[in-house]
Amino acid sequence: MTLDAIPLEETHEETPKLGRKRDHTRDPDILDAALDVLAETGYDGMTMEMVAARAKAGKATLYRRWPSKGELVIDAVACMKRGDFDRDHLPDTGTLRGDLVAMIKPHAIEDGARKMRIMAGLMSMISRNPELAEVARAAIVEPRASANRILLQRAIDRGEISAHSDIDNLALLSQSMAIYRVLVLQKPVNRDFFIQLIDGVVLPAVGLGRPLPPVDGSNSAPDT
Amino acid sequence: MTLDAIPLEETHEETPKLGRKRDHTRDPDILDAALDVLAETGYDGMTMEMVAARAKAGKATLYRRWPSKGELVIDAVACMKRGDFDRDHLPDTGTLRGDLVAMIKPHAIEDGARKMRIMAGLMSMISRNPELAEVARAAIVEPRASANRILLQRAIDRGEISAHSDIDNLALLSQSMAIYRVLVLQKPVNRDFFIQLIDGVVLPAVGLGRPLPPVDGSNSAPDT
DNA sequence: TCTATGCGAAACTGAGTAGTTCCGGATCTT
DNA sequence: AAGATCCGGAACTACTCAGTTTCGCATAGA
Repeated sequence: MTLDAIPLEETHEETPKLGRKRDHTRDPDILDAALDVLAETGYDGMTMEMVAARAKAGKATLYRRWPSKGELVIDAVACMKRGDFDRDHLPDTGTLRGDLVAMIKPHAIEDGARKMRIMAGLMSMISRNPELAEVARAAIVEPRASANRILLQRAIDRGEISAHSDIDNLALLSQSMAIYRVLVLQKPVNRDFFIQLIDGVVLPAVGLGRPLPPVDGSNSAPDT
Repeated sequence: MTLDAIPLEETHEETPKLGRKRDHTRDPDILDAALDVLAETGYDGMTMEMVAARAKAGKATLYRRWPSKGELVIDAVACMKRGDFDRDHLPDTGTLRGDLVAMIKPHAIEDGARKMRIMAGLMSMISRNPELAEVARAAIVEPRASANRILLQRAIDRGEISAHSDIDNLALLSQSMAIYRVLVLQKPVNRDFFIQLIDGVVLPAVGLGRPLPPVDGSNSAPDT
């Protein structure tokens, strides 16, 4: 390989005239495989061979489509299926608590757990790759956060909670604490955890919840 | 390696007979260098040569003292100087808000930011190395969390807040949201952020500072 | 059927790094 | 000063992995 010139092909190639056309049918499988490996081993632990093996593809196929490992990961995160809740499919039960609880579906929890593992795998990269950071934010954290913001805003609009509630922080609360719990504390994030968060923190913070002053007699919790 | 806490005084063999005795004088420098590199590049990006260079030591010196990169990191995190607040040096201002605000010192913020960067660098490792996870929890997370728990419990004891407050989650709230903010959102975690968290979420959740109409930033004084 | 084309598999290259070894010099003890 | 020991630096080994190339096969259009 001493010479690098002499490109012998090169008429222009925009004509899929014969043979199978370039269809990129396998892309979704490869991207999904990349996300799986990412969740399991983290960015640095992930190798192109792992991704290829899991997608039952060849390494060459990966490089035909993406110029580098970094690009593949960015694409995988960016194309991640935005799960759960679009603006139009949010629960609307009439009460804030009803809406928040309705967001806790088994599928949503499971999906969220995978996203958190992916996020963990991206962590060290995110802090030094702005593009990846932006993509991860848009794909993983923003959908849920904005859903919560909408739910809270509705509660304000219908007069259920104070108009001065700290919506921005409250919308991020459950996600923040869930990530912290699963990544740092390594405890399970399940339905009970979210319910506890709603009833023990979010609703009280917004003027709805439990922690009533002990002077109240009606709520006779059998003391501590 | 023994993950038993605090190997301060070592019981290593008593043979300081001749020449310079094995003093391990450089250990703190090396461990601190390791933490710096960890915070900057993450576990996988960190190389033994970086650590050696920053500590102005030789790679051989590192391997004389620690058998592997993994052990060095675990030791570095375990020996991390527990900063800020011991049980005996907690603020005690008489009000929950006063105590919480008193926890926000410039030094504490700066120290916390470094710890978060270290935590980010450990993330992907933590999820598959239980020993590291335990050490990181004990060194980075637990001190602050237990300080918050104590402050909240005091407020309960003096009748300032409801005895049914969700202390466990509230104690983790500011940390969770700070980590999320700095690692995921990549926004600055400063004094204003913590104040907003206290006045906008924690105190309301506990029945104190209701969200006040005027948005004047000086204070949202809890009651009175 | 024939032929162009994309694909999976595997071999290969090159770079970077964990971990080792060796040596000259610095430092402490006697 | 002499002797023992540790240290920093540099060279070295062994291995892993990103990225490339090659090749035979499968498929789709003609």
